[in-house]
This record gives sequence, structure tokens and C-alpha cells, in this order.
Amino acid sequence: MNLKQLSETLGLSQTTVSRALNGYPEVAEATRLRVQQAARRYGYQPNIGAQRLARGHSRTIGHVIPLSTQHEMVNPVFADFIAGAGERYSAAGYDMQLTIVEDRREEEIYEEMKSQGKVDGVIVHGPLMDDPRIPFLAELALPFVVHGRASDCKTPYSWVDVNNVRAFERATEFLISLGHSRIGIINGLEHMDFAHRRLHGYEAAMSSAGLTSDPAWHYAGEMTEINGYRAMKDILSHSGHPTAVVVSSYISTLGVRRALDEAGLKVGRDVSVITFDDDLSYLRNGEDIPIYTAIRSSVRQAGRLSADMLIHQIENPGSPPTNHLLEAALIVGGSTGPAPQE
Amino acid sequence: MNLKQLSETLGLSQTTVSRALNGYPEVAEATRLRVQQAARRYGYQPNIGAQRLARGHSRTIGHVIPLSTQHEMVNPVFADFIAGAGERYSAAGYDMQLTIVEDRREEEIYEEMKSQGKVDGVIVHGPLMDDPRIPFLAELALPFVVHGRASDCKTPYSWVDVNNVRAFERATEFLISLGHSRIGIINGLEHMDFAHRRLHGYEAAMSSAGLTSDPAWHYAGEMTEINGYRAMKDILSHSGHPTAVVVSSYISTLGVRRALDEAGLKVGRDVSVITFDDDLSYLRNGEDIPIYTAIRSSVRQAGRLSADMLIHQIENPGSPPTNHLLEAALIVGGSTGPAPQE
DNA sequence: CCGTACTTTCAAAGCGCTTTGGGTGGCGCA
DNA sequence: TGCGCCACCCAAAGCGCTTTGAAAGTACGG
Repeated sequence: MNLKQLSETLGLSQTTVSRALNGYPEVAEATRLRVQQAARRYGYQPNIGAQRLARGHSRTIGHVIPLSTQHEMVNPVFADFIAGAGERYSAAGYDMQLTIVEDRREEEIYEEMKSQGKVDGVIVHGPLMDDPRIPFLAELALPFVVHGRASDCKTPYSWVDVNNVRAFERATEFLISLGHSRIGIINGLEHMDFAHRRLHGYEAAMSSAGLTSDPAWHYAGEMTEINGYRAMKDILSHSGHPTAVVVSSYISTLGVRRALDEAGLKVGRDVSVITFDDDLSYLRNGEDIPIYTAIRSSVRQAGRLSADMLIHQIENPGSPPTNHLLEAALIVGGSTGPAPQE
Repeated sequence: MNLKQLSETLGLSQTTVSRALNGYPEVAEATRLRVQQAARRYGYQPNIGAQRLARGHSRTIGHVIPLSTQHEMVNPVFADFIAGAGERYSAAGYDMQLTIVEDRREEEIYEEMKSQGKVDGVIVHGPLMDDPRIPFLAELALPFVVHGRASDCKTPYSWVDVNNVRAFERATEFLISLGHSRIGIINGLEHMDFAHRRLHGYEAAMSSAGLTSDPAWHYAGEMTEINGYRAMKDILSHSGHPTAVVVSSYISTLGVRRALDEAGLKVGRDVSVITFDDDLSYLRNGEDIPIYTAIRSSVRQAGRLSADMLIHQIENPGSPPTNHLLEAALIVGGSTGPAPQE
């Protein structure tokens, strides 16, 4: 059933039917009711494609996931972010379009999206320190919200981010307060903006406590289980190794635990661990009692916020960029304890 | 730049330009070349929406992810599946649309997709034993491919699945060959089809070896880390507990390990563990030496296959349903060993 | 040189919707 | 009675593309 058929069976023009259905005022209430009932009865659904063409916007939001050819990892955090955002898209009547693309083709894809009117806006994932996508999108005038930030980027833009500096500062401070002085950090890839900020927070806490941080205790790499394992193993291999580590990802922490187990060290007694916890649905950090002491911020919540912001931006063109800084909660679990006596 | 403008600058009709660009034969080669060059120079991109409207199909494939309100978990496997499928969609010029929806509204969404022509086909995720979506979609005549199977479903349909029965049979046989006789299973939710098949494979191996399986050694639940932990802990709480377990998910296995560590039991010595390994990019099961003995089948590969099949089905309407049964590899790692002497 | 058969190009009619720019007809008011 | 003003509804244009049906141009055999 399409508009034409519906309007014919009703004995009305397409105009009137369209208006009645879309809530325009220039139609009598009685007529509107009649139209709405008929639409329901015949199961009329407007053809989205035609609507888009006529209205000039797509009611679709794009997520482009770059897949680098070197380390073709899909960020596990992604699923939950999408779940959060998708919830809001559905509620607001937007569709979500996902594009998996080699990272070097990402800009090309944005251009295509814009020129073809495929999407009304996009979410940018995993920003780098000086991410070229941001000025590019700003230039394109395609509405976007960044999940994360790009420190070196001058153009103003909208973002949703966790206060990574503060989170890692607090985590490190907490370890220091427990008496630890040799503290390591197992971080994400160093050109990623969040990793940079986290390192910064960690270093700030160390230096303001008068502690020095040995580069041998730092690790930066993709946040996989294996890398967590390797990093921890490597850190342990040096004499006078740290008695505590802060870890950028729950997944890496799983590897960290494995390395510690293997070395016969007990988490929380021999080595304290604080992990960043994105609160993933399939990797909950315990229930009432957290397994790991963690700095927690729900990535699903970030997804919801990003979606809301982007939708607002799309529906209010010309509104200035907004942003949202989420504070991570420091939750104490079983993976931290006083620094062991030498 | 749109078709009209392009055709005007070229001094040709829209018809000719359209045909030249879409590879129709009724246009002189010289003209085609000229058109193609101009299109490239001016960066002409056809408006997808208009194209869809005119052609009557959307070149979009839908994935609808049901999010049950009880346990609102996003399947972690999903990200990698999507990555595999997305790769193929991009290559074939299809878009991927994701919809997050409360599970009870799923059919409504399919109906909408069909009647509005939003998508040309869909992938069905996480089929149940007798999944109502399958007859529903068949009835709707919306092309679809199921990732997994629905045992109790009579309607023929296309699917891509792992040979779950065989995989768990082999895993169990392997444990038996190592001398284990008390073997547990930590499985997914029992109404999920894959869980049912896996249980079946496990039981087949047990009974054909003349072993009995105590229901106290069985667990069925969502495949989270916590549940793996709980299940293992529970299994260990009974006297005469198993000396080996097969686990349906790598994520649950992480919890299993934690429970074993906590109980002071060593994986591969005190308790042998075989896990199903979806070969997730962020949770690789070791590198050259696998951490866990596992039955492995790449979910990303399944994504690729499903996408290919669906695209084929869309482009060759009326072709009979096809399917693809993947055999999981049994790879031996460090988590299995001979049954401990009593 | 004409008729036939291609080849190449075009104008115009959709696809299903929104939206502009009128038309009615009824009412109040002078 | 005549005028203006609403409230309500409509026809038609347009969104940017594809595709049908026809026309113009070209080639070739008779």
C-alpha cells in the first residue's frame, strides 16, 4: 500500500493524506483521524527511500569503522557503544549504517556519504592525537560527534569523552596511597588520543608524589589479551619490577592476570592491578564485589550520549559544537592491596 | 553535481549519461569514455536514494540485533562477524544497516524493512531451536541467511553454521582419550540452537565411551565471564567433581580460569579445559602456541560466507536456499593434560 | 538512391513521497 | 449584497535517478 493507493481509497488527495500523517496543521482533525485509522488498518508504511529523496535528508547515521590492515582488530568496545547509540537512534527514528573500511579509505567514504546524501551525520571512533578526520569532516560540513577527543586538533567539534587524565591520575594516586612506589602502565597504542591522556594522568600522579617512572614499566600497544600478557611478562622480567600496574583495558587485564598467575604472583597481594573498565555487557567486572579495582565508565552510556548529541546537531543545524566529559568512577575491588614489604 | 548537471555540461541527455555510467551496451565506447572521465573529473556520485527509488531495491543489508530486556548483553562475537560481513558488503557495493531492537519487536521491524524497502535482505543472528523468525521471514519473502541453524524448523532456509555437534564430540573424545571420565560442560543458554547441538555432541561422546554425565556438571547460561566463573565454582563444589570441562565460549573460559586459580587448581594439570574459540581479533587464543586447547572456527569467516550467500541470493532471486557447514579445528594447547590420578 | 537494419541518442514517464501555490466554500462584517 | 478572511483541500512540480519507447543517424545490400 502506498500513498497514492491510500489516498484513492480515502477519496482524498495525496497532499492531504501526507499532511494528515505528518502532523501538519492545515487539515481538519476529523480528516486526520480518518486518515490515521485507514493508514493503520491497511498497514500503510511510507517508503523511506522516497521520503528521503523528497525531504533531502536520510534519517540515517553512519558509523565508519576503520580496519587497519596491519592489526585488523575490531575494537571490542564497539559492540556496546553501538548498542547504546542504536537504542537512541531507534527511539528517534534514525537508522544506523555501518561501514567497515580500510583506514586509508576512510575520508573517501565520508565524502561519498556526504555527496550521495547517504547519511545525515557520522560518529567518529577512536580518534588519534591529531586526527585528520576532524578537520576533514568539519570542512565537509557533515555533522559529526567524536567518541573521544583529538588533543592536537584546533577546529572546534563535538565530542563525548571520559576524563582519561583524571581517571588515570586517580588510579595512580590510589596505588600510591596504598604505599606503592613502583607503578607500571599498560596502555593502548600511543598515537591514540585516549592513551596519551591516560599516560599523562599517570605521569602527573607519579611526579606530584615525587616518584619516578621507569620507561621499562610502560607498555603501549593494542589492547588485546595477548598484549596484556606480554606486557606484564616483560615488565616482570626486569629486576625491581613494579608492585602495581594500571591497565587501559579490561581485555588486556585478562592477559595481565594470566602472566601474574604464571609467575606465581597473586593479584592484589604481590601485584596490585587497576584496570579501566568500560562496563561491557559480556565482561562485567564482578557483581556487587568488583573483581578488579577499576576506573569505570560505561561505554554504552557514551554511545547513548553521542547519539543524542548527534541527533540534536542534525536537527538543529548551525548549533555550536557541544561536548560531554564523563567522569570515571574509581571502584575498589579485590585486585589492589598494600604494597608488599621488600 | 548531479546527473542533470553532468549531462548538461557534457551536452548529452541524462539517459545516455546514466547508461554510459551503468555499463549499458547501447552507448558508443567513445561516448562512454568521455562520460566516465567527466564523471571522475567533476566527482560525480549518483545519489543513492534516488537510485534506490528508481531501481526499486536498496542495496542495503540489514542486521537486526535483538536486545532482550532481561539480559541485555551484546554478543561479543558480533563485532567480528560484522567485520567479516562488512568486508564483503563493501566489496559488492552494499551498505549495512544495523538495528538494535527489543527482541519482542523484532518481527515488526522485519515487516517494516520489507514494506518500506529499506533492505534487500537480512542476516538472522543467534537462532533458537524453533526460531519463529525463520518461517516469518520466509513468509515475508525477504531474503535472509541465518548465522547458525534452527533444529526444529521445517521451512528450508539458508544458513552458515559450525558443526557444533562434531566439534563438541571431538573435544569430549579428546578429553576421554586423555583418560578423563568425569567431564563437565559449560554451555550457552539452553534454548539457543548452538547450545543444544553442543550438548548433544558432548553427550554422544560420553555415552559412546560408556561414561555417564552427572547433571551437576552441566551449566547453561549466558556466556559471560561471570557465568563461567560461577559455573566452574559450582561444578567444583560437588565432591567427585570433573577433572575436565568443555566450555562454549572463550569469554566464559576466562571466568573458568579465574575460578580454578582461586581454588588453587592448575589449568591443564588439575583440571583440563577445552574451549570453543571464535577466533576473535581481540581475544586471540595465544599465537603459535595456543593457550587453551580449543575447537576453533573463525566467526569472521562465517560473516564473510553469510554475506556472500545473502548477496548471491539477492542477486539471483528464486535460487534455492544454500548452506555452509564449517568444521571447527581441534587445536591442542596448554589447557589439557592427562587425567590426574585419584 | 532507396529500403532495411542497426547503432546511438533523446524526451518523457515513472519510482513514492513532500511541498508550493493555488482554489473552494463558508463565515463575519460593513 | 459584496468583500475579505479563514479553514480545508487539491493539482502539480520536484527530489535525482532509471527505463521505456521513439527518433535520428549510419551502414549496407540491392
